[in-house]
Amino acid sequence: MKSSIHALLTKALENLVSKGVLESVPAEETIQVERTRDPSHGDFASNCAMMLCKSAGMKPRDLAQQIIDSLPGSHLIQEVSIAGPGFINFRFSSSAWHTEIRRVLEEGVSYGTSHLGKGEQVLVEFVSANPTGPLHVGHGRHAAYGASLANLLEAVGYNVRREYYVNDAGRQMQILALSLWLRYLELHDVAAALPENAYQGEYIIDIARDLQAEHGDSLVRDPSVLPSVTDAEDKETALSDLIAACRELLGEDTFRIVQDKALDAILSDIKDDLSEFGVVFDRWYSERSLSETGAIDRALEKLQANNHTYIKGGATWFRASDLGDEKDRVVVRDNGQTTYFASDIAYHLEKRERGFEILLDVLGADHHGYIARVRAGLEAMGEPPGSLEVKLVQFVSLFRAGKKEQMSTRSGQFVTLRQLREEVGNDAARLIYVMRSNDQHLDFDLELAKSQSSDNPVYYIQYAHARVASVTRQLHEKGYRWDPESGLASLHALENPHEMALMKTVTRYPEIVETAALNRAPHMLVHYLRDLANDFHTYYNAHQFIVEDQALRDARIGLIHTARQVIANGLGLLGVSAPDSM
RNA sequence: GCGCCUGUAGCUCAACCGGAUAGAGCAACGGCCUUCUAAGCCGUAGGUUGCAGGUUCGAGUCCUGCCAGGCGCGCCA
Repeated sequence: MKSSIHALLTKALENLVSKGVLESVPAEETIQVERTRDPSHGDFASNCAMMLCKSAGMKPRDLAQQIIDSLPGSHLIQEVSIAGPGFINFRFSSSAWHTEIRRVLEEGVSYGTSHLGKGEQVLVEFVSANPTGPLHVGHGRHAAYGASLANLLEAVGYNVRREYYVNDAGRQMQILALSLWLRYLELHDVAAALPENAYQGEYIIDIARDLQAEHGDSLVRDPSVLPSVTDAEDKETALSDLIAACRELLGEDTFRIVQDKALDAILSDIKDDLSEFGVVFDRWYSERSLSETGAIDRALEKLQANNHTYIKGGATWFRASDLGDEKDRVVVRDNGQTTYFASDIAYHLEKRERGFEILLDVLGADHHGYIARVRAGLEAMGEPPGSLEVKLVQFVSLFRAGKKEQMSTRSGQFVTLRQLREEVGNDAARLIYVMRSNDQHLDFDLELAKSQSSDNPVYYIQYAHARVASVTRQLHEKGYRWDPESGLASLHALENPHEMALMKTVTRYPEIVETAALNRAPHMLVHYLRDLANDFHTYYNAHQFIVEDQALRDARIGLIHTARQVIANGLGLLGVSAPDSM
């Protein structure tokens, strides 16, 4: 609908150029068309006369008049007028709305999709939580946001892949392995203190039981030779010493067995969790594989070849400060080991090598410092820095009965995503997670999410969908049958304000999907669906749909079917179900 | 100290690339069930968009400086 106005305006401006009134047709972005906020201003408005008046050397209202005079005729438009400082207001004819309503019914589940993205390849990387424990409620927001965003991008014609970067290398994994082994010793009544900075979570005991079932007591060693962490001043160093001693005691192969056991158990738990949450990934990308495939070496070679590295203190540094980062970064430590950062830029290089044009990372707000350095890394390796786009997701605060819950993975005191899902349900969780802008802190209220009332937007929207389904059932019980063609032919009968409002809101859907996708803002879709549900509920209360008059009845049922369709499509993009009864 | 994010109604938040009279929900108050699900609808009330300047036809939105809150600044991952 909006695009047809856009096309008409472009035509008008071209006409003015050929008449010599304007010098050239302006860039597409400067021709703005918006839905009006106030119905008295018509349906759509453009500010282009005000934008162009200066270069044309005319008063805005005069230019607006010229533009209007140059508009090609269209059956869509009922009225065009100039308002305020120079807005051009368009009012659609009712047949324009009816045509769009027909489209909704014809296109069904694909209504709202478009080819805006032109098949451009996008890699959305999200969640990517360390596989050191179950996902907690914060990860849930990342999952819901990333999945909805990926769906939106796909809907507007991007070629989207979803990826989870698995941090299966490095120190955290070793701490995890150590924690598991110590828990395993506990099961065999071998006394060994679990350091406070190791992983304390109960879930590790469960994994230890599995380990015990698979290996019996064959992994038991005498821990008395191990150094103590508790008495140490520097607990992190002491923990590293303990890990080193443990590896020596067990041997590398056995230590690896323990580590892989922990990784496999936790990763498969994460996969199940996300899949139950309706969040699926095309690929689980192993950090470890980066060194195995030589991706890290390739990245380092590119940095060196482009003269972006230097040696200092035995380590290899990346000259990131030359490319917008605040300081230089180590890529190879003095002990020869590559850093996490080296893996990271290697991973992003590898994404580019696979042909992705947009690398869209969904990260926690605490990772903002890392954007500049990865971007610098891409640039140094000869990739466009703008190909990396990062969306930061702010923290989630969980409230239970007005009390804020504290979360910490290492201490093991946190509410897991699974617990949350079991308590409030997947639908409520998915929707509440994305109803706020990603760069806004989210207060997740468990009582609200569970409440079956209007303060809960999940039920409000789903209820609208269920009501339409219920009307359809009632229709059949009363012996009627809905004839879509008759309904479409009778749309002119729908002229009361509630019907016009609903029609206009329903047909706004494609525009919403587009702006939500381009702004990476699923919350816009949530707000829209709430508005749509509101228009439907209002209509429902004001008018009877199942009436004697067949033409009117078919038209009304047709209209509410479009509302149902759009709600189902929208909720589908958000990973929320659209039930037929509640 | 430097950097990123946030500040809008009593509370939680919207406001599409700078547009016309800043909008919803909750909470408060008052109405609507003999009629397709009241998990709903309608109405009333609620604002100097943190503060001070600036840019322009027009600023919650952009720029500068303050104030307040969150987060980040490792040869950790």
